[in-house]
Amino acid sequence: MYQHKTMDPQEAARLHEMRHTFSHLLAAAVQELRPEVKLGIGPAIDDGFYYDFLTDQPFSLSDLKDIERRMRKLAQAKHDLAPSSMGVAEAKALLAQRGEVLKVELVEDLAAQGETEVSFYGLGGFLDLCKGPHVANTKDLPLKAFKLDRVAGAYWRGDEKRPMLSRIYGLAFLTPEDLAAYIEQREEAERRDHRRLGRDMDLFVISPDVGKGLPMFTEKGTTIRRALERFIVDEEIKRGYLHVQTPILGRKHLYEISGHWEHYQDSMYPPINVDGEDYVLRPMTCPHHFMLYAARPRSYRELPVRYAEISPMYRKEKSGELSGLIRVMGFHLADAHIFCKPEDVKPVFREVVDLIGYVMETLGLAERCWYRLSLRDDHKEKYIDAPESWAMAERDMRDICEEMKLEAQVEPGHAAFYGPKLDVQMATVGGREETLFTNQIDIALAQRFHLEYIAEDGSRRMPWVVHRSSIGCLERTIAFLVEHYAGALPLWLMPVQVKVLPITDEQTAYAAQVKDQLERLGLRVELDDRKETLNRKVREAKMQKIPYLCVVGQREQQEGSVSVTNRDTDRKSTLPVAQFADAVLKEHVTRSRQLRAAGAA
RNA sequence: GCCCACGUAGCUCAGUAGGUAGAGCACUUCCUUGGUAAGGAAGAGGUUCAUCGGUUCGAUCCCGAUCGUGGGCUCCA
Repeated sequence: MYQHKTMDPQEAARLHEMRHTFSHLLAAAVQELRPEVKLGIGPAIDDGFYYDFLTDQPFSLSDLKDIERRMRKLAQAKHDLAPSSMGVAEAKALLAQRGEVLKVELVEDLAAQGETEVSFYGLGGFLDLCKGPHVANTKDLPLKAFKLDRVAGAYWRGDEKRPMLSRIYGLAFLTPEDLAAYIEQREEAERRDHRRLGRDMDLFVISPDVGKGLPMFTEKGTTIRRALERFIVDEEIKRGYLHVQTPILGRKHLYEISGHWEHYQDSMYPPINVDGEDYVLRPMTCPHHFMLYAARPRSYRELPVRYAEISPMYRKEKSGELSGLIRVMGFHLADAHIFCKPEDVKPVFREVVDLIGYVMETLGLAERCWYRLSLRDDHKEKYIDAPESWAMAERDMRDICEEMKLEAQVEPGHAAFYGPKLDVQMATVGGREETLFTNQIDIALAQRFHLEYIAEDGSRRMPWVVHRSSIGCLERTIAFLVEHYAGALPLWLMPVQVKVLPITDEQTAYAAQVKDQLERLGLRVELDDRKETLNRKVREAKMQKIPYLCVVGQREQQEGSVSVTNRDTDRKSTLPVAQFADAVLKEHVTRSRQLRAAGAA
């Protein structure tokens, strides 16, 4: 979403202070207007600030105007942001006397961390527990560069078991121009949103009658999907993967063995009972692949075994979490499980990282993605209890990141219950971070399924398992591609690659022949022989982001040529049909991201 | 699931201080045979304003519930 101009650290710090002060100003205004409201927390964020309030009557959008007016009035009174500090006991007493129950809790936590003194900032009659820093005086706030933005509910301390607070978000920048630019950028992002483009480009449909979170692909969307599937399946086979097919239902028992039933049940559909046996829609493919592996004895000679599948799977989501193609309940993951000797796990994982690197490069997403190393956190109960294996797997992953020079963000608390993950992250146009691909070292499941192989010395040993997705889940990957390219996908992914536009119906037959010639090569071509003006046909084709437009009139027909317009450069050139066909075909099969077949830059 | 907002023709949106709905684009028909981003004219299109209840002489507009969508929170591929 909003990309900061490169800002020198001083300026960035000043902006941060301002935003933080704005959040105090917001809280002060709110408490003047509604004294019964209690304070949560109010930090600066990427595009401004927010403040959380405890109240029986959550704020609504219509409240923002009054609050904003009060903020401006308060700021114009030129209050100093006066710091002070006091002992923990005194602070608690003061806050308790003001009824600030949430702030009391914060002080107690600080005390538990060993703090003996806490700091406050005043703003007129308003006083807030806060470590600062702030601008010196409210007159230093750029009142024309801020705006209250929206309201939302947010659980106290991010815990859904605790009360829901009412959060007010505000935007704040150094200058009014920055604010306007940000708002403009947000509108531009809306135009790139895959949900909007998906409809405009006729890629997918979500029908309430089919069910929310259950997208359907049109023929055009399916074409994109098929291109991705063919690409990844071919690539995986080249790299030694064995493509298999397993069912989307499985006995509940299977997931009890794997531990998913215990650890992951909230995300699974309730069992379907058939003749007294419980079946579940699979949320993951691992147990199925494990059973394939376990179906016969395995020798160390055949390891690593790499089972891959484009797996349909179903995960139950809370309704508020669904979003277009990015968060759905039914999706298709390019999944694989690699069974290897424990001592081979590093080379195997390196090979996985190499594959996803290649995929990102091919899709043109490499610049937009970053790695996240997802480890355990202190809430150990979420994870399989095997401290030594965890330590080993986490160390292996760190080593690999280092060796392969991946600058991964380390994030405790995001690991799978059975092992650490190396995720590839990307941001939607709306600025929300999502996982595109995920790869895991599994320290637990092989044991639960009693997987083994026979080693050189004849002993039975347990393999390690690497879970990985090469091109992620197709729904989400398509959404990111559409947003990244604003609909103008690389040629090999475009549902319609070439459009032939006859100028008059004299050329319809010739145009059909051109179309045929291109289609015989496996290209996706449409003929627009409607009785419309050329201008109109060109306009519509441009809006559909068709990579190449072939205009054919009398001249082209006579010389057996096409007059081609390049989507990306908007340049035109006239060339023999065969020559154009060869050039496009080459770009298609090489999955080129540049259109060079005609009118190259 | 929770908080806030929204739900009017295929799309983008008007509208009525409550008296049984309108525009542009798309669509259909006719005219135009046009050389690179909207040729012209006419017409049709809403079981009447997501659904179901309630208030009212009367509701698209007020209230409630449900469903769906969007933005947050939590969760997550």
